[in-house]
Amino acid sequence: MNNKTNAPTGGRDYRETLVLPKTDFPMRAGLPKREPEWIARWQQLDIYVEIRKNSKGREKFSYHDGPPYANGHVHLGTALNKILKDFVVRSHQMMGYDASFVPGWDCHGLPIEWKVEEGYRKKGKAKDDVPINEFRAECRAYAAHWLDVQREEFKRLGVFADWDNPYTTMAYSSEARIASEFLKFAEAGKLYRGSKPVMWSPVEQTALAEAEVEYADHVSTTIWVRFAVQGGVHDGASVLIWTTTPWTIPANRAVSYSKKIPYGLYEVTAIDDSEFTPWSVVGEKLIVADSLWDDVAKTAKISDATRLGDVDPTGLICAHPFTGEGYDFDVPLLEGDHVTEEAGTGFVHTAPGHGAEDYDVWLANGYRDIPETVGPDGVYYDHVPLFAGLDIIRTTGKKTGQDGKANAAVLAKLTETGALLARGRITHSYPHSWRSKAPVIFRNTPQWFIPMEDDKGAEGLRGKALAALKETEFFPPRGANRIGAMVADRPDWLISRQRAWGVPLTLFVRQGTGEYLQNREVNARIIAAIEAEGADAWVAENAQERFLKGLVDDWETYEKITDILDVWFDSGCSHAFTLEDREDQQWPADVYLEGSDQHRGWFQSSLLESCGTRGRAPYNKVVTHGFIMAEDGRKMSKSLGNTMVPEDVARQYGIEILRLWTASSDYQEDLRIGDEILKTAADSYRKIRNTLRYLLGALAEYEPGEEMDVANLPSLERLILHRLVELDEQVKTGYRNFDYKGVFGAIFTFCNADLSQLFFDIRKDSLYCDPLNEPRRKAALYVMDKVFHSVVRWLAPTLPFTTEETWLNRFPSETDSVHLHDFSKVDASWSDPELAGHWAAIRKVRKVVLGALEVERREKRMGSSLQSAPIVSLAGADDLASIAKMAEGDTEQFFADVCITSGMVLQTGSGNSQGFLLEDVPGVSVEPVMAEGVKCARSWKMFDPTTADPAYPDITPRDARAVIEWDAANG
RNA sequence: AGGCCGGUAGCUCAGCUGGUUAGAGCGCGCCCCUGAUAAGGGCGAGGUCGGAAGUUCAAGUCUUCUUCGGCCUACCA
Repeated sequence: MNNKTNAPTGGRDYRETLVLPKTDFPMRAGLPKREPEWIARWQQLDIYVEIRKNSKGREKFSYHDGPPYANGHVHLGTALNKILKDFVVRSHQMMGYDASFVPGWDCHGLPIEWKVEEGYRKKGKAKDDVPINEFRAECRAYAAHWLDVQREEFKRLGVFADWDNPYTTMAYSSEARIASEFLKFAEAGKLYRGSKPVMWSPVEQTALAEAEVEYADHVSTTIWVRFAVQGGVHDGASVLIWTTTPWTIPANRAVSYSKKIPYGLYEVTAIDDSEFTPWSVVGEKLIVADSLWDDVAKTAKISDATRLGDVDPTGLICAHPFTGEGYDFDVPLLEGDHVTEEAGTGFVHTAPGHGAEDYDVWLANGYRDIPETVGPDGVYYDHVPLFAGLDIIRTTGKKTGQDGKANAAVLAKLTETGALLARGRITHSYPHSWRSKAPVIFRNTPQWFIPMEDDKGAEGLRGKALAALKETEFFPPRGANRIGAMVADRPDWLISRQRAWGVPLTLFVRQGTGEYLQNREVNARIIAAIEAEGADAWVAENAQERFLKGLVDDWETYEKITDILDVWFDSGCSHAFTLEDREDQQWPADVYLEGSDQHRGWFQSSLLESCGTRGRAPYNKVVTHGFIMAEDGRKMSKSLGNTMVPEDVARQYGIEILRLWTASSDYQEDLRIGDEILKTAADSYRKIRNTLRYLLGALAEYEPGEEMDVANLPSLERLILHRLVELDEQVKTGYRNFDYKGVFGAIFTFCNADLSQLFFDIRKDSLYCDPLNEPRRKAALYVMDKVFHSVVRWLAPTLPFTTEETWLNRFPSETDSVHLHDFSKVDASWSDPELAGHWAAIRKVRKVVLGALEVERREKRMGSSLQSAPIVSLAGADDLASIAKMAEGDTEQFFADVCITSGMVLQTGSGNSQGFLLEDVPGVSVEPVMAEGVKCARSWKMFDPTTADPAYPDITPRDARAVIEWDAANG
């Protein structure tokens, strides 16, 4: 070891004469505690409003917030969503736009109804006993409560938005606008009434959602029924179906089959008559799936049969079992994916009014009319032949929920006509109403639809929507595919719901005809009333008289529709009542950003609504993010015990870590999160924080003066400025393309590779030891100041807390904020690719030098690199030329500084056999020679003592100048 | 079950239209520094690119199959 210095024993301690980093910016952030303080400060500054004021006159960047549902706490998924939106808005704001963020909430809908109803049930009250507008008022209060909760939780995420003036779908103005958007469809005639089977409880006479039913065992009567084939080669044979709901036979209109199932034609040759007389007869021909024949035969007591051949059911036409008695229509065979070989006969009895799949198959084959057979009370309508007035399920009395008269009557009739092959009973899981516990039925109910197509083909809504998607840019691009396929395939838009909490379909229908009133004056009245009183104005008792009387002569012949709009229609109108109706907004939006599930949701409903009313999408770009999963890559769920909530993260790590994690992850895929992952993010955070801290420490007493002539700066400083230009491009492109990990990665790499490892490390000597006004030192500080402004502001959209702390640490102020500034201007003329090329060569050679020194360390021959003065042999001329070109003054001295050694010998040639080589850096050989001379007591560099200032024999002449300067200043 | 998508080192990510020994940062191990110090610098160990088959002179990159996972297919939002 060579540690002797030139200092006499007891020599001066020069430490105080150094300019060491000076900052009170703590290394540890204490985020969980500090973050709420920053939020309080921003609130006090009213910073969102302040930013808006400062942005007057700028070009608007139109971001439109997708509304979360006002129910429950914010979870990590919602947090990710809002944080990404915050990135979008903040980055565009700082790129020079006026980027507002109007947060929204979706307030209507079933889940809120449930919760309110649940409250009733706890108090022993029934929903039906409460006047509807009273019930709606409670829903409104419930939504308002959760909106407040979520608003506070969102604020805690550091999101800047107009929290005091959000949009909500339940605001009167929104409800009025939703109704008026709906009426646009009505006025244009782009609305029709159809019907669709839904789960229906005859006891409560109401539609039920999946979540409102509970499954319980139920004993059903099962029947095997023959459908006689009409004409063709199989005339006289029967297609056999099986069903657990005999009462749906009167509604039968088709039989479904599958192309994947092999069917056979069987002739019964013997029957088993041991117990009672079966309904099967010898000689009859049955068409059944081959795989199920044995089961069928057993059930029907068929002891022997002959398979006559294959059957392709395509195109077969059957007769209804009750043909000749009011059921005189063809029953076609239809192909359907839902048909399986799991149970039954391989054929599915299809009643389009009583099953979702039945309905789909029926429509898919071009049929439009859905027979209506059962009324709201679960009783056959009067027009149903043979069975009018019979009930499916008993709705009153002790036997409520048990079979009514329908099943038995149908069974009897099937027996009478000879269509019944067999019957049985089955216990299976069946949906029941969670209120009455009675079984529910599928029943088609009148519904309102917006058609996807009209007579004019491409002019239809589907055509417009598909065309609009072509004009939309998707991030990631695959989103276009996904929503495109959905729009291309989707059925007509069903917009009516038999619910209470929502915006009503403000439609009057002429009794008995289904024809709806199209009257602009009436509509204007309705909209004005909702604007003033909310949608309750429609729901109230007197609506019909109030809106029609005086404008429509025969107003009493119209009835009010009591359905509400699908909540997707509500949020699909948000562009109208937010982007169009608010002063601070602009239609269309530049960006919509939501989870990928919204391809079917908000992206689509907004698209359809806007295309239907305005002919184009309400957005130019659509950004989607994936879903949050637990660390093991599985969905978070309470049952798996792998959940994590934003509050946990805020308390343990700080929201800033969650934001950094968001910025460094590929949010377009599904994201994993957990403690290990957040720890990684926390490590990255520390690295960034220390870089900022070092800048603050170095710049503590730096007063930005006049601009320097960049051409005269040392090449290292010019390299860093060049990198700033590169970064500027990367960062802005990244922010424009919503590529946050690209932005963060670039900045992070810059902090590590360019600043910490190179710039700061090399310039430490100059910053600490040079006389204050040494040009080299001033140049370094000048560039560090530029770096500070660039990096801090580039990071501001992602790390708003830490950048604010950094900013105010350097520029203390009661009113300023980094978030009131734009990205720092980077001078494009700093770009110097040629210089960067030379520096790439220098760094390559440097790497070999560092490698050589490492060997010495390992051998304990050396500690600090300043103890060495290596001999570097360069085989090629290019590397040496690069070093010489980048050097200011002495080339060897320059390269010694770069390698942080006390001396350096540069020579051409391949060096001697002792030289250290790196495989991937050919032509560079390094001899790690120890430096001569003595160790400077101040800068710790080895130097030739004969060159020392006699007054300061123990330090280098440069250090002597600095000490003289310091002594003069500090007496 | 169908539609769409994904699986590259312990972690987060690069790897463009197929082309030299698959990269970076963090973490980990070791070393140095002790004037960024619960910091800074350096070196190093980690990957059969989910698995299988195929196309090709050549595949992480193309095709097929398979496995695991996610979203969607609700009068849920």
